[in-house]
Amino acid sequence: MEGGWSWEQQTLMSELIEGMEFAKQLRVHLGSTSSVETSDALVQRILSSYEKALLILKWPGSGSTTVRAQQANIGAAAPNCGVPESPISINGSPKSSDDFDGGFKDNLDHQENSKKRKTQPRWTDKVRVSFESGLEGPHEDGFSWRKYGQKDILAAKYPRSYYRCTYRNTQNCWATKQVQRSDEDPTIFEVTYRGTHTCSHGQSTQSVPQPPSPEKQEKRLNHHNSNNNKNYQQQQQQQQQQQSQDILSNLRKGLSVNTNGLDNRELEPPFTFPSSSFGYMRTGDHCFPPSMLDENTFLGFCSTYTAPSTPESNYFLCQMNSFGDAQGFEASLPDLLSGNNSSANSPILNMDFSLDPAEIDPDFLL
DNA sequence: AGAATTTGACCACG
DNA sequence: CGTGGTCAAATTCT
Repeated sequence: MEGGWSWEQQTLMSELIEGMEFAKQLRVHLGSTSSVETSDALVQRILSSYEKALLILKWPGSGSTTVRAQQANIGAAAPNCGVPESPISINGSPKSSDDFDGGFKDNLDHQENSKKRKTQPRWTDKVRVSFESGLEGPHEDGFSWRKYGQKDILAAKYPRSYYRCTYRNTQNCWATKQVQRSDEDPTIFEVTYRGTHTCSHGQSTQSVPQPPSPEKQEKRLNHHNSNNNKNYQQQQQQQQQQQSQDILSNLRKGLSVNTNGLDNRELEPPFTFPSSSFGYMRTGDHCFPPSMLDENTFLGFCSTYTAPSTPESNYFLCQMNSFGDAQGFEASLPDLLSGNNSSANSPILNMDFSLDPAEIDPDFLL
């Protein structure tokens, strides 16, 4: 299947093919009576594919074995990863691009017990959380995380939470993530991932992890605020807690969420609706207001945790959820290849130019 | 009782 | 030296 292509080439081609495919779908949808959310989702997916492709072209260490190994791990060998596998910040968040370069070679450093992790490959996702739909806090990303710290950040209203993989010790998995609520929009959580999962507890083989439930988190925060911002945070959190609880109770009554498609191992009542409440924003400039997100569709994509080869809508949304997820990736690639091989093939592979992701205007793709 | 979280302290980096 | 990231003991949860 690979014909000796490098990982970059394969991924690049796949991304471009995907982008093309989604563009076609979008065209069809736009031509018909499509729903707004479908169109938006398609656009989002297209953008993502192209951005990834472009970033791959820009990949600084594409000649390095170390990097390649890491990439392989990221893009192909970790099909279960619910985290965005790419160490590239696809959303163009400044914080992720700056220390991206020196990242991989430091990957081992942190395993040698530095109290402050050196620069690591990291990338940020933004997760919109809607109180109207009930979920709060870090979304399900398919992995088990253990919180190991929380810190008030100077310029931020909200503290930053630090999570590491639950299986750090048992499986030597050094993936971590940071979750920070956006100042400007408290319904948005910026999730910064660092390192890739080496554990075998990806989303498809492992029960959906359970980040602290919204209520729990808020309660705890109220009890244990540290240092500055205390009053502000308490106000905010109490407010939010109130909102959440109202909504939650409504949801419990009326929203008996479709957990049949989900792994419903251990899902606690307040968390039986993980899919319906957040928009997943992968590019900094594109977001889906929750109102535009169809609840049922999200339920569908949530279920694709365990059903990668679902009908197209689900597949698509699965991709949205697990950015760069090799599940949907792999499922779709053969089809795409079989049908559209010729048009997406050659020119790209010979490209030899440099593109700075920062130069990519997200709008130019539109 | 074991697992997970909280939180103050420690430490590296800029 | 200030800030952010991590550690680890204490605490809370399941």
